[in-house]
Amino acid sequence: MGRRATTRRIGIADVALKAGVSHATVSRVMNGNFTVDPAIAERVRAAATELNYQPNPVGRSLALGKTDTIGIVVPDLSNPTFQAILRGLSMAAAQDGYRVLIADSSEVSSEEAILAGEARRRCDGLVLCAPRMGDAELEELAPSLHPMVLINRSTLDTRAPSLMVDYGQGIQELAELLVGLGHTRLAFLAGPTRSASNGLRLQGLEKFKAAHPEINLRMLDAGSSFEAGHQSVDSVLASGATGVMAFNDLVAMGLLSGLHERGVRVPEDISVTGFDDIPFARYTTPTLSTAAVPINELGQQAWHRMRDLIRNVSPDAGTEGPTIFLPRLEVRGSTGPAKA
Amino acid sequence: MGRRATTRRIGIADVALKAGVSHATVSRVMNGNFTVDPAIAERVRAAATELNYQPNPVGRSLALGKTDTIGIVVPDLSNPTFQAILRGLSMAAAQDGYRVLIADSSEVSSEEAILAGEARRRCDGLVLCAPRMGDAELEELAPSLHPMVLINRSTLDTRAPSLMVDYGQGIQELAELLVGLGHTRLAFLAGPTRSASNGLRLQGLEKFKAAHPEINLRMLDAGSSFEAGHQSVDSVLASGATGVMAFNDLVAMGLLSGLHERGVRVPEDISVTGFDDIPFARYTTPTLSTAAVPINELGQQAWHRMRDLIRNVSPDAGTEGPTIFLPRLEVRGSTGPAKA
DNA sequence: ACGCTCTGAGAAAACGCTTTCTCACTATTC
DNA sequence: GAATAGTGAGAAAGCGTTTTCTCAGAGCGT
Repeated sequence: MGRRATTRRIGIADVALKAGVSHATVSRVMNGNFTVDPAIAERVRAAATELNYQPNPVGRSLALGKTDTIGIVVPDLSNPTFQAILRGLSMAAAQDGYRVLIADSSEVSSEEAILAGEARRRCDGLVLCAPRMGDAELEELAPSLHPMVLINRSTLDTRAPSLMVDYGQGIQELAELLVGLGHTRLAFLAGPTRSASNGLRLQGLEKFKAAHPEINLRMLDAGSSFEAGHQSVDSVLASGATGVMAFNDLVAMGLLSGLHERGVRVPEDISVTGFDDIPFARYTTPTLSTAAVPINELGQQAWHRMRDLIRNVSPDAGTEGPTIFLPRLEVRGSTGPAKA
Repeated sequence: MGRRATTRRIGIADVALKAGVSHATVSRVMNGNFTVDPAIAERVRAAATELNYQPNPVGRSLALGKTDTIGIVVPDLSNPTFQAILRGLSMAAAQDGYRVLIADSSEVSSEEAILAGEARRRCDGLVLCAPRMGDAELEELAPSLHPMVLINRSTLDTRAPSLMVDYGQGIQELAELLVGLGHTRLAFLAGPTRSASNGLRLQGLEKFKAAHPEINLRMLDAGSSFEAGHQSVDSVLASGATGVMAFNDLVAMGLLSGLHERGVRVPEDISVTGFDDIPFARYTTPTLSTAAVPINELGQQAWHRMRDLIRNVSPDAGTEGPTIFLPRLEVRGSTGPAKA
């Protein structure tokens, strides 16, 4: 049992021995239980500091039934959006003394369930970030993951708060922006098929089409990366569109770069929009018009929901349904009037 | 003791009961101990799957004395460099079944020691990433953190592997590049004072100065962010330099953006270099010449060192001193010949 | 048929902590 | 001065595993 007898770490027993009291009393002192004689408490504290005693968190976790850790499952840690969510979550959780454990599914949706379950068991709760798994699987998994907070997905399990960005609304506003500038031939560079947020964008664009039958809107497959945008230059030019909405900022930046290489001027010849408003968006040339997702707030909110879940055994009702975050239009230099 | 009687999770005892065997036997079966009768093993496995039993990792950790988790302390998770290291570390560790716990010190160097200690206690090892604390403090802390891997710092504790990037060499190569292009008036946009890597760059530049007394090199304070670069435009222009080396890619991009706003052409009027080769560097306009730090490899290496540390009680000597990573020059569009 | 080894599984200890239970002792009260 | 309440701290029982210890019973040789 246990590890072999390396230089054993200092434990509660050592402190107890040194202070001439029992384990229990040491524990009481360490946890600020005031039913201890001040003199003895002082003796214990002295012994503790002298031995530089630090309680073993694993032992504590087992006894307390909590780990002060939450897990997050992301599809791809190299994606700036998930990095930002992770950061917001981590900072907010740290404020309350919680740490974050990472699980990256590398976009392999079949791994997500195992990964999520494993992470959940190690932690007090789980943030499931834009899971790629199917609805059925998510529905089946959800109950076993509680407490869980979902990002960009929802479930019938009413206990699981859901934070969603209204990509449909955002993309419509971008389309309207372009139409307002006089563009009549638009194109959308679609993201990964498995991405639920891509689906929301497509739904939004369907509404847009219905409202603007006069506008020509082409759907082009791209992806979610720089490279995807860069490689889409040909299909964009071939489409004859003068207003192009990219799946996200990365794709838009790739496109910007590709267009620049071809000598196509932005926004004079073609207007380009992104989505997300990643930090770099305001520093491209031209600066990128985009729909800003309040991503830091998202991570922070995720923690606050999680905290409520962990603290209240019975959640204080009132927050029914998913919380919707509305993207905010950020009009910059990459969009301009259509050519006369 | 323990948590209150919520719907108690399924434990080893339940499986044992259902299979009509003892805890011990269930444990043996779950851990592939072959001293169990195949028939009984099968019965146990059946019970386990039927109850959907999953061992509690906290209990396991306590018994085994390991958590299958490593910690990483970073000064600022919003920095792309640290994000990339985190990612490389996380991916590599995941391959071996380890997870990563995050601790962000928010650049508050006084918090680092506590944060590091706390993280270390929860994990089987710690990666200390570019710590901002002083040398003395680091030296004092190091032994208590073992097993630990250091990034961009080193310590006298020979047990702690150290992965370092030779920023001094990299910045010299960039300076040489500019000199080779005919630039004689250079400027360096310095990073945060506390940053050790900034110090290494300054040392490299001192060597450069010694080797090239004919070159005029100005040091300008900037910082490590976009904004820092953006705000340095005035001082750069005032310096009269035609070749500017930024502390890192972010600063360079900020500068690029600011110069563009001023109508200064890059590289015709001024050449700009970055450092790091973050993913965005190849997509700026013009594309950014920089010194590429093999950042993914760094995270991965950090894990491999950690793994060796965790596995071998006595490290297989041979890897003496820090591992040095040499930046690789990435010449792109932001550097060009000095004006005639 | 007796004793021997060997196999397999249960009992129990250990991991390091928290918390309940229990009780000795002191301080109060009539 | 004895019964009562109150206080503080030790003993011990958990938390959920793994692993050692132990022993019943099977198989084998003589």
